Amino acid sequence: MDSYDPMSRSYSYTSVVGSPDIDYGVPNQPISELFDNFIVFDDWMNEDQAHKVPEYADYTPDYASAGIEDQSQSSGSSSIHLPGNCNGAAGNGIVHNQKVTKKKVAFKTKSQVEILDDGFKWRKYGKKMVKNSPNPRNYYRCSAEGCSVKKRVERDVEDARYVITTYEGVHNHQRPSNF
DNA sequence: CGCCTTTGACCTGCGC
DNA sequence: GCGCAGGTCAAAGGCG
Repeated sequence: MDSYDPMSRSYSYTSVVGSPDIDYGVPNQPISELFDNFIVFDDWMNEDQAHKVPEYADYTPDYASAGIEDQSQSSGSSSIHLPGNCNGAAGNGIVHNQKVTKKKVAFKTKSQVEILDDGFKWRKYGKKMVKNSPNPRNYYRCSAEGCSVKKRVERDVEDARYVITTYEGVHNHQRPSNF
């Protein structure tokens, strides 16, 4: 992690792009050609948790074991996980210490396009203007039958060059075979 | 024809 | 209880 910004309640770290160990599922184009920068943050973590994230992050080519466990905060479940877990686990969450948690993770991506192809098929189901932002927020659901993973996509209020993609849930299926 | 996006309406949670 | 904001639904239309 490079930084933590308490004002925006998010931490961020860079240098994800370019790692040979990372495959974010961009099928036709190396991710490094799409994005100049790539930041992962999680608004659902407090500062104490956030600084630990780089240790937890276990990036693998298909995110299969990238789970980061819930820290059992009294205010509710909070955990982070890379999108697209393909380990076939049932349910919409990871099990840790006999506890199922709903996973959310937000990617702040420097990109000119808002639709970031992560290898899964998404269906748009809503669009909403949000307060304090000139940019609409778009809502997507995974098109796969029985998969309830959702994602929100919006432009960064402070820097429209960035796209904030928020994933919620875990895919209970493999990525489409053509990826 | 099937799947998608669009978009206004509706639902829900939360603060006052 | 009311109003606001975020999230979701579903009808309509477009596209391959």
